[in-house]
Amino acid sequence: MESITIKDIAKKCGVGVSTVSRAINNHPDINEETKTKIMQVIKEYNYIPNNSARNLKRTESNTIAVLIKGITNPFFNNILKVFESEIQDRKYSFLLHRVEEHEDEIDLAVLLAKEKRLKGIVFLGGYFYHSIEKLKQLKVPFVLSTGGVSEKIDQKYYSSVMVDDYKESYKMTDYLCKLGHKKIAIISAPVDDESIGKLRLRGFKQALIDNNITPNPNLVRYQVDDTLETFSMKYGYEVTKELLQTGEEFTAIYAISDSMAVGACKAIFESGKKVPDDYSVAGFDGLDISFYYHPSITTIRQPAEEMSQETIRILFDIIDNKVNKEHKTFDAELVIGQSTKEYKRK
Amino acid sequence: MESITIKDIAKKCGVGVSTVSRAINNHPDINEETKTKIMQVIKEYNYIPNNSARNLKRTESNTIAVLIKGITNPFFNNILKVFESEIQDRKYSFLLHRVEEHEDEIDLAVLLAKEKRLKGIVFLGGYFYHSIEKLKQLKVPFVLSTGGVSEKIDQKYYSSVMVDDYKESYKMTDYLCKLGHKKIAIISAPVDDESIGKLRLRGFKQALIDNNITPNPNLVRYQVDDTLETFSMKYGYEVTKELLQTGEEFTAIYAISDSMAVGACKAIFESGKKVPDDYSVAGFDGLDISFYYHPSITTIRQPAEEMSQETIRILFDIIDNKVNKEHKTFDAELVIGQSTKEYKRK
DNA sequence: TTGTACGCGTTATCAT
DNA sequence: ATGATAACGCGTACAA
Repeated sequence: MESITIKDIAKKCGVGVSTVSRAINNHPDINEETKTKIMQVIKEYNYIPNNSARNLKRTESNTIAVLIKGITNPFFNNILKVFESEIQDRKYSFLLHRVEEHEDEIDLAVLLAKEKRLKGIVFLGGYFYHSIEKLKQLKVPFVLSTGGVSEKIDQKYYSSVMVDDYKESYKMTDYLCKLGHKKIAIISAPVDDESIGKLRLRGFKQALIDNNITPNPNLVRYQVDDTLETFSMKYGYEVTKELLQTGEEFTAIYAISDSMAVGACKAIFESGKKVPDDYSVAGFDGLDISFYYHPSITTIRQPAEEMSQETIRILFDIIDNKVNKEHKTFDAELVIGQSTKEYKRK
Repeated sequence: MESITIKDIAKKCGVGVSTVSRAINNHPDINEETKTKIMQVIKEYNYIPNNSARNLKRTESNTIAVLIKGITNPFFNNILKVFESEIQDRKYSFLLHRVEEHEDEIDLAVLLAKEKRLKGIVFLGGYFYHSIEKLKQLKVPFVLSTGGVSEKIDQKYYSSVMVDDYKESYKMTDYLCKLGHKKIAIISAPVDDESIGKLRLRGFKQALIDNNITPNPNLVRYQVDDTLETFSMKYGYEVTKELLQTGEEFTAIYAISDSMAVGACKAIFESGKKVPDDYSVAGFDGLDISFYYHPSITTIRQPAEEMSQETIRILFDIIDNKVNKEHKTFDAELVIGQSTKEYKRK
């Protein structure tokens, strides 16, 4: 482990450590000649400063961390790209960190904030249900982006950028009703899901009621098997296969994610039926696949790009003390594909 | 920033810092009573140890880092899960770090190795073309998993787990030829791609030749527009649209990734043609979507799970000094879907 | 412009 | 079992 340190470089160059430090950090008070010489020696010996030591000493760092729960979610792909470019445009560095399924994101955030001297944090995905007390531990500016938040948490304790899952889910369901569908199945998250799954389910039910349809509990479907990743294609596939086997009648399926909608289509095709002729299928999120699937899938497109930009804008407004907390709700767009069609009584 | 430190906790508890340190790190030489008391105070004051200081002082850490280039690639989803569980099964911790598109992964690896006292590293994706000299800088055990490696690098300088992209690509092309297709288009990576794209293209050409078909340059398609992400659905879609417009005749398309195959299908459907009736379409990778797409897509399924397990096995064998370097090539499986069919002269 | 010396928060060593 | 203290590698105030 005889790693080379700043002292070694200083010795080789016949200068003091502070001079080397100045060279590394582009400090102004240094002779150009000695600087270039030092940099050359650094290259030669492949010296790499120890980040732990730097972070320990440094008082600040101009880095923004994005903490993401569910890194496998393709919905986050574009969002991350926008985050990255927006953050780098502001001359900050961008740190992506995965949050494990049952990990406490606040604990992780506090830890990282200390370790990396973070300037700000974006929480992406997941579900916030922490106590106020816990939230207060996090002294670094942060914004919740496209995730769920418990209604119990007072909005004054956090900032957020989201869509109204209840409203958008209502919108989709209402669209299906207006197409003439009366027996609409929903592929939902497991019952214990307290997050967006619950909100989307609620919007679904309310839309049915407002269209004079009594929600049929047998058409509210979800998986109990928790080895199956929620929102995945397989989840939608298995749930739909099961639904078809029950023999319960329905004319449309609304899956609360596009991936699940794709799985649902597969199950329908496998049973020898067609989309949208036999069953209409709708999704949610506006993933690329909803466009490229055949038939293209009717979905709710979240304006991911604008939302990401707004997230960063708010974060920096907080950092710059222009605002304290801010909440922004975006309207999502009903994108009508080929997977849904009018229902006509046969 | 008056963050609470180990000294503060020691003071509150009326003990020395070393005792607190022992409590935190489950050191054996400590009285259970004092330990529980200390832990209680820690909870009370929400003390969180500073990771930078810990890493600085610690001599080792039992963590494995996975450095991933192209985190948006859905092919990595399952792989990461296997990595995580395999690593945790061995009581090591798992650190996921993204490598930016044009970032040097070796530099990053050396940096992280120092900072986090890494025990081992897995490189996932990307393309290795570094100089031997550079490779030697990395003193920590590492394995290259499912990425490309320049043929110029002597195998004795690294370990790897991959499929033979040339061979598998040959396999797929040969299959299409045996179905009777003679005019086969390939959706390939941009010409400057030196990695797996090149190998897959080479296998394609050789298979044609071995089937007595002269490769038609007009049927080797790729995008020049580098804003388009290679291997993406959009890439496949745009390239196929363009191909259809040229009027060049063909009966099958082989896209060197499943995502591009999906895009190709979309373009074909949009033009009023059908898969596989008018055109056969084949992909590569064996992503979930190849199964769930309609029609399901004929593909080459890489045994991602076994490959991931093997990657970790080799890595730990190196760590435990059982081997020095090791290379393992897996056979991939031709999965025949509904997107390809026999070609019969009309 | 440059060098010396201290301290960041923690763990490891050595006493006690 | 516990406490004092050195050291990890670096940045920076201060002196030169």
